[in-house]
Amino acid sequence: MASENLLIHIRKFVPLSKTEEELLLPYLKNISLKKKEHILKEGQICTANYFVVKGCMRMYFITEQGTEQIVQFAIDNWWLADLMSLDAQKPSQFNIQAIEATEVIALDKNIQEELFTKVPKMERYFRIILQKAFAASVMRFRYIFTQSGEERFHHFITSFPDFVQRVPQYMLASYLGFSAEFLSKLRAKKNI
Amino acid sequence: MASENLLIHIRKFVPLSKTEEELLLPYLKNISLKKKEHILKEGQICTANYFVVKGCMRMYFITEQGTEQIVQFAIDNWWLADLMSLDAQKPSQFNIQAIEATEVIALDKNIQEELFTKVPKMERYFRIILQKAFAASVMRFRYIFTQSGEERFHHFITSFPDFVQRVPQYMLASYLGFSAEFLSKLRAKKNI
DNA sequence: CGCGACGTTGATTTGCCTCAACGATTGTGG
DNA sequence: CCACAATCGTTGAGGCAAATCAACGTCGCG
Repeated sequence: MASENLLIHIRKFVPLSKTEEELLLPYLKNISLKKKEHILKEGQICTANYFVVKGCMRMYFITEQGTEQIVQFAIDNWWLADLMSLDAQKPSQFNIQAIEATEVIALDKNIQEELFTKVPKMERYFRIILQKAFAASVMRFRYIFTQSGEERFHHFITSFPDFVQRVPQYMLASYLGFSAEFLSKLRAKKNI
Repeated sequence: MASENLLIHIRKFVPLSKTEEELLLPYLKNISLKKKEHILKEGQICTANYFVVKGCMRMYFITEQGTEQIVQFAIDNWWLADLMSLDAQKPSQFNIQAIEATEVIALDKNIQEELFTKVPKMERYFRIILQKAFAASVMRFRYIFTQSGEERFHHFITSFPDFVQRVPQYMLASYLGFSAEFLSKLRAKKNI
């Protein structure tokens, strides 16, 4: 069952009683996405927070030059949403798309408040998750500002060796902030 | 009174009762920092979350080449901390320093848990703050990846015109991800 | 099979860095 | 209160990392 994966993840950060778990379950909605299917498109309002049970997703936007720019990936046990749009309920500036066939659990914004009052530990859970996500993004700034493209690539493949196999190279290049051609040349140089 | 500023800020996001406010106050510690004074240095463990009541701070680190790289600023009504170090209680990879004379309120980590159980609304407050901070950092990635140095500079000075006066140019350049010389040339070109 | 998606390779260009030298301003100790 | 040192900003020359553009190979899939 998909929601069991989420429960396992939550338990890593907050202890949930049996009754709290049962209170939580009705708030969750299972969604299956095909490869390349979108769950959010630019201009739409983001209505939910998405937990990836199994699969891989990306959040990206289209630049003025018409190219795709990826800002985030999410794989198993990661949350993903356009929090800006979700919070303000304004049109999103991003797209969220499944890279491979993906199962997600959606937690709708309009019932989230209710959940937090019924199960305050869920608010705590999200506080902790967000704190870690924000801390990670500070580290990402650190890498972007100080490492060359080559160093960033090397750092990424050693940190997430499994991940590299799952996404097309041009997406990885986009996420790391350089061109697909440049990544191809890096590979050639390093005989990877 | 310094803590009144914090209370005003909290009330923008969660309604606090009189008793809750009184419960909160003993957890806060006022600190005054002189210009250039550090409240966290690389290698130390970050023990608290800092709320800037009045003033301006920066979080930065020293690169391998020996230059400073700024990752975050904080002015009035912003929180600042190395959340990585704070969470894991491991030595920090960053420095936090007052750019001008600054008053901060510290919320110590080791009593934070206790506060959250006594006043759950504070956990909610931080969940909301972190969500906004994380959303903002996603937008910052967007700008970094798609805009040229010149565009980023222009975007920043129009978004935070007041802020530009308060920090030395070389710090602004560092935060925006380019060299101080480059910023100087931008200014010359634009007659600012 | 044929087309679209993905990756490669080379030639050329460019945005920004680095280094160095030089004003201008601020602040501090004698 | 002045002298001198930091600190901060400016300007120019030269260089490099990575982008852009274009053409071509290859694989998987409808």
